[in-house]
This record gives sequence, C-alpha cells and structure tokens, in this order.
Amino acid sequence: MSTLKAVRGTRDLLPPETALWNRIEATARTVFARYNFGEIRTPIFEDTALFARGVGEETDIVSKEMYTWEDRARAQSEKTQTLTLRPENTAGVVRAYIEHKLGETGQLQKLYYIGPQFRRERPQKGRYRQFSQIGAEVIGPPSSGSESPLRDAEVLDMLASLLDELGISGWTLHINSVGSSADRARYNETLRAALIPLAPQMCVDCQRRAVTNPLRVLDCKIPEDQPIIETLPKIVDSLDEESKNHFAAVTAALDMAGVPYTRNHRLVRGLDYYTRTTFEFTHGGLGAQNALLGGGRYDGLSEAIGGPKAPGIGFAMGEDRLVLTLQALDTLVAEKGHAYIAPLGEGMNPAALALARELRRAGLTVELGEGSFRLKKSFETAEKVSRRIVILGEDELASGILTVKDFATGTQTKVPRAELAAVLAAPANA
RNA sequence: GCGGCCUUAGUUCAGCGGCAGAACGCCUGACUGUGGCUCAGGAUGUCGCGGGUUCGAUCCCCGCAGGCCGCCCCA
Repeated sequence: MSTLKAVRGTRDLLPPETALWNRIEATARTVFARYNFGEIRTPIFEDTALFARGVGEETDIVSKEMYTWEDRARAQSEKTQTLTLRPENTAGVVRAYIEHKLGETGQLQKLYYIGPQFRRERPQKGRYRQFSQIGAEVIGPPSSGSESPLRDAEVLDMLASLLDELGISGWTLHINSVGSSADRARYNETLRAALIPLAPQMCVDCQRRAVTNPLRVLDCKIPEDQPIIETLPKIVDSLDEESKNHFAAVTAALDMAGVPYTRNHRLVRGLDYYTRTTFEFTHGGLGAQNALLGGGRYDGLSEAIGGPKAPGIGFAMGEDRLVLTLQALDTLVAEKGHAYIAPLGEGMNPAALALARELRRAGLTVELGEGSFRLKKSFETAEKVSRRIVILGEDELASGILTVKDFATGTQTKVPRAELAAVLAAPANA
C-alpha cells in the first residue's frame, strides 16, 4: 500500500519553524494594532462569482488557478452553487464590508487578516498551492477620507516599519501609479502601438507579450531587451491630472516621513481591481519569486461586486516568503526552556511531576525527565532543551534542598525549594 | 500548462550492471548521583513508485509521482 503524503504544493510546518511563523504573526498583530487596525476573519471559501467579478475574469488567477467545485444541492428546491477556495483575501474583505454595511458607519474601516489562500500553480520555492498571506485593507466611503493619498503613504510607512521590526533587512519598496481603469486601457493601447516596430528585435516572449498582454513586456528580465524597454512610453504620461496629483501627494508624504522608496515605472500589477497607487516590496534572497508583498489602491472594487462607492487600499504579504527570507538571514535562534527536571530512579517520578507542576504554575518552561534514565543521559538530553538541570533524588526530596546546574556556566548550586522558581527564572549567571 | 535538473539511513550526501556506504545524529557500554571530550560496540534502508532490458538493476531504458530551477503568473 502506498503511503499517504501531503498533496502537491502543500506542506506541514513543524517546530522549530512554527516558532518563527508565530513570531512573524505576533509582530504583525502588534504593528497593525499601533495603526489601529482590527482583525477580520472571512471564510476560506466563497461564491465563485465573487472572485470572477472582483479579481477579474481574465486574470490568470481566476481563469486557471482556482480550486472550484460544484456544491451539491440539499433539496430539490435548492440550486447547486459554485464555490471556490479563496485565492486571495481582498475580495472577501470587501464582500464582508458590503454585506455588513460597514460603510453606513461613516467611519474608515481598517482591517487586517492572516490566513491560508489557495492557488493551483506549479509549486516551487516560495510558491505553494496552499500559502499564507498577511494583509490589510483600508476602506470606507469617500467622506471618511478613504481616497486620501495620506492613507496610501500611511500603509507604506506601516509596512516599512513592520519589515524592519521583523528583522528583514535589504528590502526595496517599488511604487508606481496605474491610474484609473480608463488610464490603464489607454496606456495599454499606447504601448501596443509603440511595440509594433520594436518587438521584432526583442526576445520571443516579448514578441508574444506585445500582442497578448503588452503590459507584461515591462516585466521582461532579458538583459538585451532592457535598453528597448527603457525607450517605451511610461504609464505616468497616460494618467489624468487627478491621478498624477494623487501620486505626487503620496510620494511627498513618504519623503517627509522618511520612508525610502524607488519610483518604478515598470511596476504593473496583475489583478484587475488595482487603480492609482501600486506597490511591491521585494527582497533579493528569494529568487524568481522575489516579491515579499504587493498591493495597491482599488477604488472601484466595491462597486464591481455590487456595493456602494468605497475606495480603498490594501496589500498582501506572502508569509511563506517572509519565513524564507528570515531563515536565509539566519535570525532563527532556538529558545531553550528554563529547566529540565531529572528524577533519580523511577521512584522519584511522582515527586518530579509535583515539582514540575509547581514550577510550570510559576510560569516557567519545564521539561520533565524520566527516572529510569541514567544521570549521564539526563544531562545530555537536558543540555539540548534547557538552560539548567534540576536533580531530584532521595536526598533532595528529604531535605527540600535541590541541586541545580547551570549549563551556560557549568556551576552547580544547592537551592531551597521555596527559592527554586526565582533562581530558575533568572538569566544565566555570568 | 511548458522546459531543464534531481529523488539512496533520522539528516546531509557519496557510490556502483554482481553482499548497501560515509559523516553527523541515535542506542549500548567503559562510567550505580554529574553531561559536553575520548574509546569500544550497535541499529539504521521497499536505494521515490510502476514497468522494461538483463543470468542479475539502486545503477541502463520507458512511464508516473514528488522536489528544485526557469517560463508563465504572483504573495
């Protein structure tokens, strides 16, 4: 019988790696809280129509990467429904915003989420079929200030602070404006026309893109094509005055706040709902999947899925990629517990449990040994998982004076039971 | 969805058409309540799965699966 394995593109996360995941999530929650974001949890599956209308029917995500199935009807009278595992979370958040009439509060909604997303792509490093995103959205009626360029700058400032706090050094923030959807359509045609005479000199991929999706030519990584791409019209020249001014206000705020960024005329993101400001934080250590996070403004998304006018801006960070980056930077230090209790002889086991319970209730991390172990084995095991070892034998139990050895210093002391928790809680003696 | 490389012990990896290997880790002992060093010994396993060629396949061939790299796309 063949053994069952995690399905392609999914994986188990085990200790100690999960400690890193928890640290990332805890840091994100802390930073988001400082900016007054609250958590939202939306369902992992939604009506397929939400993604088709929100993300865009023509995008790769919707047209070929979604896990979609027909949910069977419970009764003759009930229609079957097409459901989809969420491939991203922004559409779900906006759906919830509309459904719960959050716009009626008149207040700006600042929501963050952490959770799994699903896309059926060919897996590779930093790209999985189930992956986790940490994201946030700022959305509200125009009267709440949701359209303000200050919101864009604040989100970018928050992200820069979060990455710094996580200890991710060497990131680059790329920003651009893709304007209104009309601006983008106009630019697409400008680009297509400009490429007609140039494409024959470019790589085969670009020759294809020039016809199928001109915007993607800007992403080409072939060195020979770069000088040609530099000569292409820039999207900024296709923007209307309002979008230009909005973008100028975003960069002015970033300059004043001291958030470093790179103006990237070639940053064109793939989801249909993006308007005006778009951005990406990249990191060199990730290979082809070098985007740590991406996001942008989506002023028309709510209306696209049947809601009121509700401009917004948001982002999604690839949590798996944050983990990869931090692992490459070697910032993972395994935390050792406070103490390992070594009972001498199986007869000491019950007393050892009682002692462990006492210390754990005092808030210490305690590993409980086993009386059948020889002391040598207890020491070897203890050294791997704990900062100190506590020996519990007949003498210690009778006298109430325990033997404690500190692995960092190699010093051994006798400690009365009443003082034990305090001694173990103290940092290693120098 | 396309192309390339890869898959052998718990881990990292050698290897060869003829008994399955190293290092690290693990277990036992030297050493009954003091580890880390040392020494002596021990267990590792469907050589990814399924076919084929062959007297004989872990090795050669084909298919499949999974991983990695690139394309596509994206977080």
